[in-house]
Amino acid sequence: MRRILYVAEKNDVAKGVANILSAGAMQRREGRSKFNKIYQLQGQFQGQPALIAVTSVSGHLMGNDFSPEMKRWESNPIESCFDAQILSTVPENMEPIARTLREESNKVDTLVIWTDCDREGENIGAEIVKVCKEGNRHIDVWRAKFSEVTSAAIHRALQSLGRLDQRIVDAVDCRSELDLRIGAAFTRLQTLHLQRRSRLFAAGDKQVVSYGSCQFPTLGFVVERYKEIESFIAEPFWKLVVEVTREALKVEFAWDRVRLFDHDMVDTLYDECRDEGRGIIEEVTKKPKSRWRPCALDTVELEKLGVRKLKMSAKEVMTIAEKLYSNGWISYPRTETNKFPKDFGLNNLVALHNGDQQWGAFATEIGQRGANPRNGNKSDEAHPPIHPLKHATQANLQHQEWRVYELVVRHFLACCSWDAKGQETKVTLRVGEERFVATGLQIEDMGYMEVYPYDKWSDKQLPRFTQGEEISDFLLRIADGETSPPLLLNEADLIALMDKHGIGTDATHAEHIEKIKERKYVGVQPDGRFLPGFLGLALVDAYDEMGYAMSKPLLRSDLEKQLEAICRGQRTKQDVLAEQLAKYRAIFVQSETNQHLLSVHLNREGNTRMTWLLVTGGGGEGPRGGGTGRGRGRGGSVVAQIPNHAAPAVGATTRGRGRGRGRGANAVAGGGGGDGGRGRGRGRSRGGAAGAAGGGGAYPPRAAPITNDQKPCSCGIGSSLRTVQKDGPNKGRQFWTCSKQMADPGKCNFFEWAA
DNA sequence: GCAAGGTC
Repeated sequence: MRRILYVAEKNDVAKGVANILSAGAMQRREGRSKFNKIYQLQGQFQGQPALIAVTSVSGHLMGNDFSPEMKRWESNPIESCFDAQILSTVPENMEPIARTLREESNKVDTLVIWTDCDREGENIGAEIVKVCKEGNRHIDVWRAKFSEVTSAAIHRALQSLGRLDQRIVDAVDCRSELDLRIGAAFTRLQTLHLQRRSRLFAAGDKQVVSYGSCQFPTLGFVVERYKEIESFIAEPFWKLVVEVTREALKVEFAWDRVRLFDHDMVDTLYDECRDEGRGIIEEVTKKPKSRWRPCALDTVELEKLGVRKLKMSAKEVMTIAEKLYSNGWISYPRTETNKFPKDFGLNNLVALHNGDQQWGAFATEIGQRGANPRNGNKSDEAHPPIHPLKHATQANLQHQEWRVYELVVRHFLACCSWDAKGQETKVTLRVGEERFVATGLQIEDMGYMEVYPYDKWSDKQLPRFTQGEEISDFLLRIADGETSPPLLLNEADLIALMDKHGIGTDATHAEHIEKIKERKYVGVQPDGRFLPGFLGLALVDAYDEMGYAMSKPLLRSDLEKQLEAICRGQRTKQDVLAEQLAKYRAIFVQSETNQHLLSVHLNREGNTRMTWLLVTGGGGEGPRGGGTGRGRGRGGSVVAQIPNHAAPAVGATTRGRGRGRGRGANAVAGGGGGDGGRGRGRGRSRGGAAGAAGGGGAYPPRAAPITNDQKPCSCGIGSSLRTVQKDGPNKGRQFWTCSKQMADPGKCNFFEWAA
């Protein structure tokens, strides 16, 4: 009888494939690796009876690294990272798996690769082939293509076996080699330079200042948002608000112009409305509104929900999800797929929950109506959306595990159910030429929200109004506010940005975020938002100043395009490798010449009190003060945060009072305090203490020990005093900026309002 | 002591 070896990317898939092909009658054998079993079965292969062994690897079987003599940083020119030999070897922890493969290959004449059908899977397949050929040089290799471990998909794959696609294998090799060479070169450059040249590194400090094609853009997003906030210029706005009280309900009508930035204009319109004295209900409309149930769950969405709704870190969510997966509670949590295949058997999966105390009744109702999933349009052709596999109760799981499991179940049931439905009432009031609108909502069917507490949709009562009704007892006032800067990024925002720009994969974004925290490029505020640290800012600024977009997502997404071209056969691996290496080598050589900018920026970013973020620090991670204080000290009454898109003003002021724009005092140090706080925060800290003090571990503010008559800019050239010329609320104000000409590409971003 | 990608 023919003997065949099947190898999957992970044990779970090997088991699934064997199970399907043997109708549950396979035998399990131990291999050399205790995590990767061998499943033995009798079946058919290409029309002949065959003895089939199904086993697996655990992801990549081989790793790339430089040869041992390159390990000594000091004794090799850093530039040699660009052309030194790279060895591809089976690391020690994978050796047991490799032994199994060699031994099993020796017993068979044919190998079928059952790795995931994505780029990495193809490459892992090639690694498996390499190792298997060590055991059997003549082994015949086939590739199975399947998108899920179901009977239909597995049998289809067997009917249409192909060969490994060398182009895809090449693309991954190319990516891997570039990441290593470029990562190592810049990491060594930065680390050695800063260890030698920055007083912010204590003697003997071994902190690594790494560069990576994913970690840098991730850092870049954090810094970019921080700078957006820093350079944000608030503009005051005004708007008219009408209040009507009916049936003991106070209704606020919002202006259809939303808001205006011209006070005089609002004054004029206010006068016109006041003189009109009465309004008329111009229109009352009712229309059905629905809130869509959530889409089938992919990894990015799970991470975002975990961060936003469960207040966990993405890393934590994924660790727990993996544990739930390996214990059989939920399906594979790393997937880019957000649509269920047609014949997925959703009703059975839903029915598992019919007996649950909390959501059993809802599951039963889905069963009666028939599961009707809301699908997205993404598929990785490898895994289905994340869904529960077994029913669990709170007693089966630990606290955090339960919360993630519950989220997965509720999301799944919600996805399979139906939309929430309601009626929206919209009342339009006209006063003179101005129109105001009030809306109300009656929920008629909570739909998926019955089982999904993570979404809120609440009734908003409106008293009855009839078309043509005259309203004379209304209150008219002017509300004011200020546009406000965006918030710092939280982890969910960051993951969304990474996903959008193709930085990392669903399996790795959480790791890249951990990395930039570990490297002390960024810190986390108590509210979970990311603030760049001095080191992170210095790195971004230094490369920006050199003119290299190292922290921008473009370099990485460009590489991604090249890799796709390799997969399509439009370019060769050698071609892309040579081109990319030449490009980065040129940047590297320039950076070596300009490396002083790294320490210049870093030393400017901090004074000696600020080293904690770089080294070991003052305990705990706290926010850095300065620049992001969001308290608003203003003349007149206080208006709470008004988002850019103009929510109704809270505690709005009445007309005619003076509007002080009292900016707060200078930045005040957070918990760390001390003389670190003596300068002005470079940002526009307004009103009171800047930043949320994080206790003893608060970030010190970025103190700029400078006086008004001599402010160095970020590039050290010195700044000059200029006046805003552009029409707008800030026309005529003076500010400090880099002395270079506007058109000079080397001009830095330094900006500060003059006192 | 460097990367990013798999997965346990």
